[in-house]
Parts: sequence; C-alpha cells; structure tokens
Amino acid sequence: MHVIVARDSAGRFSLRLPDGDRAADGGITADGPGSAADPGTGADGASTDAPAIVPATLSAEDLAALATRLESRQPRWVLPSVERDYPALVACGVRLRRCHDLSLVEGLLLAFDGEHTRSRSLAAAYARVRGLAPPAETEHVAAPDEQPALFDPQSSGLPADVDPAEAAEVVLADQQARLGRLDTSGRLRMLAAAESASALAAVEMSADGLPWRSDHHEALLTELLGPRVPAGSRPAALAALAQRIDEAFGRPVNPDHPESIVRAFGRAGIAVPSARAHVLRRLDHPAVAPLLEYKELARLHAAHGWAWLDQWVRGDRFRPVYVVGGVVSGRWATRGGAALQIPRVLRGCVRADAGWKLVVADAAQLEPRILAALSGDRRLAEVCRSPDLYTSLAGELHPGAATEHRPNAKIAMLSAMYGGTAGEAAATLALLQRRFPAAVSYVEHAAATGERGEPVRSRLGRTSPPPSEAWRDLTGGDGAEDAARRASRDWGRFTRNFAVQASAADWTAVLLATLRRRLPEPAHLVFFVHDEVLVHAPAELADAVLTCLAESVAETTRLVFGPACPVEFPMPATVVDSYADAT
DNA sequence: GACTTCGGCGCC
DNA sequence: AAATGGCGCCGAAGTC
Repeated sequence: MHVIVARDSAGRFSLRLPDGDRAADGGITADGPGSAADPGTGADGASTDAPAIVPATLSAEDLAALATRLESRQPRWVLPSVERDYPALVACGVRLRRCHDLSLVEGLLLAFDGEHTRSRSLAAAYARVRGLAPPAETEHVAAPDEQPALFDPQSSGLPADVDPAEAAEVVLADQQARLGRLDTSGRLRMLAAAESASALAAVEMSADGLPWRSDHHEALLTELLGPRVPAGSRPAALAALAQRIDEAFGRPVNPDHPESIVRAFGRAGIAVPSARAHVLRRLDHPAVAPLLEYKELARLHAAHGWAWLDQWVRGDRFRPVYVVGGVVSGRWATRGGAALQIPRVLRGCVRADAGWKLVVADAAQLEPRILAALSGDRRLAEVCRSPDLYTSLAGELHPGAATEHRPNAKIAMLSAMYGGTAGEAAATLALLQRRFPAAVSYVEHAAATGERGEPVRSRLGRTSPPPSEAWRDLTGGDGAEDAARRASRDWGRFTRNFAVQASAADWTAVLLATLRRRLPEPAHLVFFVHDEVLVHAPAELADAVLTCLAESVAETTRLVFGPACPVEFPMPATVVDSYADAT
C-alpha cells in the first residue's frame, strides 16, 4: 500500500490513499483526522477497512496523528523529499517505517540514464512526465545554523493549478514504470527502497542528535589552547607557538600562510615544495616542531573550537544535517558542522547519557571485501574469511611473512582500488594481480571503461556521471597528447574507485535500512559515517542491539550479493560509554 | 564587502 | 615511468 504525502506552498500536507480508501475530492473537513478509519490489523486488508476520511489539507500535527494510525498497515509512504518533508513529522513524534523518496529515486533513475545534472525535484520530474517546460530552480539551501524549517515558505515549483499530491502520484507511477523497464534484477528497486529508508534515518539522526558533552569539549579546548579568546584572536597556546616560530626563523612569519612558510625556509637555505606537515616533518630546522604543533592546534581551533561548539551543539546534542545522495558515489555528505570529520581528539566528547550506552560498529575493511564480492574472486573471498583482511592478504602474497608485509599489502590493495601505481607498492601490486586476477581485472575494467568516457555502475545500479564536455574535447582526438592521456587516466581512476565506493554505499544503505527497522525502541541510530554506525541505547538493550546488528549485516549481505555470497563482512561492535573507547 | 581560488588537513 | 579515490571546511589572498 502506498500513501502519498505532499506539501503545498503554505506548508500544509495533503494525502493520497489507495483508491479504496480515498476520500472524496476536497475531503471532509468537518471531521478532521481523528475520524480517519482505524486501519485494523490486516497486513494489506484494504478491502476490509472502512474508507479513510481525510481532510483536503492537514497540519503536521494532524498528519502525525493520522500517520501513526496508518503505520499499523505498514504502508510505503511516498514523500516528494524526505530531507525537506520528514523533519516536520519527526518533530511531531512520527516515525515512518518504509518510504519512497521521489527526489532520491528520481536522482538514481536520472543517473542511470546518464542525466546526472537534471533536477531531481518533484516539480522537475512532473514537468518531464507531462512534457512541460522545466520549472525555474529555486533550490533552497539552508544556512549553516538554520534549524530544519517546519514550514518552508518557498513554492514547490509546480504549476499553480497542480495539486502536489496529484503530481506526486503521477511521478510515482512514472518512476515505477521506469524501474520496471530498467530493473531486470530487482536491484535498482532495492536501492530505491534502501536509499529512501536511509533518508528517513538521516532525518531521525539529525532530530535525535549525537550525544555531545559540551563541558568535556570546553575543558579540552582550554587545556590545549588556553582560555577562550574573542573570535579572530589567537589563544595563548597558539600565540606562544607563533612567537617560537618567529624566533626560530629570526623574523616574523605568518604560520597561517603556507606561502610565507615556504619563503621562510627558502631564506634559511631549505627549499621545500610546500608547507604540508609531511614535508616539514622531514626537515631539520628549529621552526619545524613549533610549526607542526601550531598547525595541529590551529586546525582544532578553527574547525572544532568554541565557535563550532556554539554553533552546532545545543543541549548536549550535535545535530548535523545529513545529505543523503550528496555525493555522486552515493556516500552521504553533510551541510555544515563537518559531521563526517569528527577528529579523533574530540571523540571523548561523544558520551552516552546516564544509564545508556553507545554501540559503535565499523564495517572492517569494507571496500576490499566489496571488491571481492563484486568480482567473484574466489581466492580474495577466502582471504576475506579472516577478520584482519590485510594480514591475511599479506600472508597470501608473502607466505610465512604476513605480519611483516601487512602495511605493504594494505597499500597495494588500496592502490588497486584508487588507481595508485607509484612507489614501493608497485611490486606488490603486480603480485596482487597475479594472485587475485579476477579482483584486479574488475577494477582495471572499470578504469578502462572510464578512460573511454563510458559509465560504470555499482552493484545495485548507482551510475557514474559522464565526463564533462571539456574532457570530451580534450580526449576526442587520437589521445596522443599528454594532457589528453592524463585526463583520460584521471577519469579512469575516478570510475575505478566509483565501482567499489558506490557499491560500498549500496551495502551501507541497505544496512541502515535493515538496522533501523530492527532496532528495539528506544534504541536509535545517532551517527553514520561511510562504514561506521553509532547506536544510542539503554544499557539493558545493548546486547539486543548487538544481535540486531549481526542480523542486519547478514541480511544486508544476502540482499545485496545474494544468498550464496562467499564473502564475509565482519562488523565488529563495541559497547562503550564514550566514542573514544571504541577501537 | 561578497565572492572565488588555493593550500592545507580533518575524516572515510 | 607512473600525481591513489571521495568529501567539507578553514584562513589567506586575489578578484570584482
């Protein structure tokens, strides 16, 4: 059963229920949602239920009440955009179980057809179905500190005479038809469902927030930087380091300005290509130590200092806005807060509430395992049976000397997936190719496809974007010039990585969907970053969460790679009070 | 003053 | 022989 939810320009919601349940056009406003039929207990027993009587438009609160009743029928909720429309419902206490995000699915389908740049919005999708001119894009980009708006006053972009719910119904039908045409394996439909469920999880995580102890954060800043100073001035520790740097060079040098650091070393008779930390670390000069320390602390101050704390943490919760589908590969992005880059030094600030625990779980070496599953490389799958894939891999490459060669094996594997060829990894890479021909040829094929300007797809059907016109112009000739060859290779590296990274994003999207569904209330997801999840749970439920996690991982692997998948995906989890205590 | 670009570095 | 992938965000400097 699909239930379509749309919002009009005034921020009111309207609903479309399946035909048997649909209220007369215009609804029965006198009754309000309280009179909506209680759907009963039949899983799909629409025919046994009294017709739903739904007003033409509803407030978020009214919709919330209705949604909670309808949930017992386990409908699939169809939303024009979960990111935009769901926060208002979550704020009213609603949790939807299943959904179809029209914008995200539109994005997946457009990308599948190589149309990555066309708008995914409901209005644009509707215009394409109806053959109308595309709407003017009025993409709303929230200001960094903007709370999710309950009522976004901007228009949907739909023609004034089109009911948003009607448009959503039309676009849903169109998407289902396209999925039916394109999706012979069912994988794209699975991706659509998983991506939509991930979007629900993202909004819920923003609403719940990541437990964040401001007092710990402040204490740490004071300890490392000195007392808080007004924005724009240097804390005591940074000022002292800057002075030591000046003294070491014998003249004033701005440590925040890389070029002046390079110049200062030049005057001291040391030529450096840049002021990067790994370059400086190799130098023998008294300014190096204070410079490295300055860089590290200045970074903390600028990126996660008092200003960040003021802006992003309220009531001991960090609430970033996650952008599902924000990266072409399917990884998430965030809007503000640098949520996917929480530095290790601050992880002690992430602490469970009293009586609660954090369950921290990380998919170990996810990408090489994904590659093993994608390529069907039996020997690599065998290597994946070990929880420490890289040691196992090193043992396979260098029998009897696994531990010694682990670092090299890791670099070689990453080079294979990222397209690196340089340095000492080259020899190991060649060895990798001999021992794991199926896996290596899989990524080589993805690279060659990209070098020709053709798209590659993930396991579930995420599709790499076409290269730019400039790229085609550059590579259009006989490919003899250096620039053309370089552009071609660059794009090959991108598609090589895309095949693996996007398939990893498939796997994690399904994991989020399955885990979210299984978690016992009131345990809930509070953080997700590429291959790692944090669940906040009452202490007595921590073991149950671990069980859910293990079941979700097994289900995810089965769904994405089939029941006979020989590759194991360990996801070791720890139950901790503080994120810093998770290994 | 608002904007963009660059170097740099945090995370995966 | 060979420039390893994806992001977000900062300050400084350059541009308009």
